[in-house]
Amino acid sequence: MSRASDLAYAKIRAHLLSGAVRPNEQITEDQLTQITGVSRTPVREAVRRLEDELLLVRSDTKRLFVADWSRDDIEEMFALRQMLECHAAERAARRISRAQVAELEDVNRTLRAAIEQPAPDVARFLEANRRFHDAIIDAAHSPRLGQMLGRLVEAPVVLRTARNYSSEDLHQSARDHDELIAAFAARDPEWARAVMGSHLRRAFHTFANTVGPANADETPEAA
Amino acid sequence: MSRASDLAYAKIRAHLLSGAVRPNEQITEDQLTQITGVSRTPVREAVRRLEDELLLVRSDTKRLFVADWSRDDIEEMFALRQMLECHAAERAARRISRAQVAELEDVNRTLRAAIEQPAPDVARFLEANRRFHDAIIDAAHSPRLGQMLGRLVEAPVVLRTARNYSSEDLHQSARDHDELIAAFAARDPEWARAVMGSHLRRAFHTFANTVGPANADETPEAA
DNA sequence: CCGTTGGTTATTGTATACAAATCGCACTCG
DNA sequence: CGAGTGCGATTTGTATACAATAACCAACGG
Repeated sequence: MSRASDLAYAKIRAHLLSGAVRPNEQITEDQLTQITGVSRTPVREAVRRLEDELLLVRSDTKRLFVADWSRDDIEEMFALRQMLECHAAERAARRISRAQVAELEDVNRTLRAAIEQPAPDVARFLEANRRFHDAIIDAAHSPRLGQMLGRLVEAPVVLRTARNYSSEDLHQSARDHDELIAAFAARDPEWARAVMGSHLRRAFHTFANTVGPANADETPEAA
Repeated sequence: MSRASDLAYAKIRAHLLSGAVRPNEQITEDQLTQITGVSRTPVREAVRRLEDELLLVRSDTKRLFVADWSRDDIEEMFALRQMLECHAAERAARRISRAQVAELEDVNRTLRAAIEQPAPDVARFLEANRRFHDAIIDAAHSPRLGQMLGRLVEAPVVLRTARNYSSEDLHQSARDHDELIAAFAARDPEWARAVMGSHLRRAFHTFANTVGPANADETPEAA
């Protein structure tokens, strides 16, 4: 969007991710004008976006609160992301151009460069990873799909304040990407979907292990 | 949302659906204040929602235009809706309560009442149909899924200005709903997903036939 | 004749003042 | 002591004025 409301969005988001505020804590638009340095109009614009992404929620009487993400919420989000992104991969496999495949290769080279060193640069990895997935969505040629995924992808990052990826996780991601590229080059939708599915499912478990164990009431005994 | 911006949303939406404006036509926020009778602030709020639903689009320089929906757009939307709503049906089958099944039965009775008469009441049918699908999304217990589908479902209605459903279409829908209810009562996720899939796929073809034939490059002759 | 540049108008973005709704709290009455 | 009730303070919603940006158009020079 526009300059001030973009700025407001970025600052509020950073503020929420910084951990300076706690879930279920009330936060007023006035406070946000002080944090962002812009007036309430662009703040409200930014707040609306953050409400869409469910980082902020409103009470029944329109008061604003910091969202509280339950484990169920996170699982739901990953499930939706997997469904949508598998669809995107399948669709992309049918429509991707040679140039776009080349771009994916290029991005994954960048990604590898970020992790193939003594101290992996996680920030650069995440950036390259994002670009890789964005490129796939782009190749899928489905603007609504892109819009939906955009709302979904960035949100779980909220909780992962400690970015404790193992080196093995990072390299496995790079290998997954290689296989995705192979599936795209072969224009094989089924293959692309399957690889994307396992890629994201693994990501979910990696993430879930960092945030805490599963709920007790989901144990599969006597089923 | 709030009173004025809700009013603005409803009025602008009705204005767009009325056919008084044409696709790709520019429309300014000022014009919308005149149409809605409220100031630009709530108008902009409403416009943002309509942009989300892709009934309005902005040019690269932020000017506002009436969206133009291509056949590809519509197919994409139906594909996404099918994917999401099948997921919802599957999820609902695992989680639905007896009371919610009873509610579905009740809603489908209302739906039947609307069509089992000499002159089917299409408006009442559509309303009951919407409530039926909403109830399923509710039972799926996935707020983000509901949010996404909300953006999707109402949009194609735009084009169907002439509501030419055949009586057979309407009755087939009611039968589909019966089978969905059976799948829910049996708590069979696979069944629910399959029924929902065929239900929506048929709806797509019914809709596609009213709006126009498929693109020439998709004709299956000589296959 | 075409492209460029300058200024003018139209349109969107932001700030701010004010209105409406909601909350918290002290107070009253049972 | 507890439930309601009214009022001041807080918070969100709306209107409006002004600022910034983009489109339009006409005059100019090549």
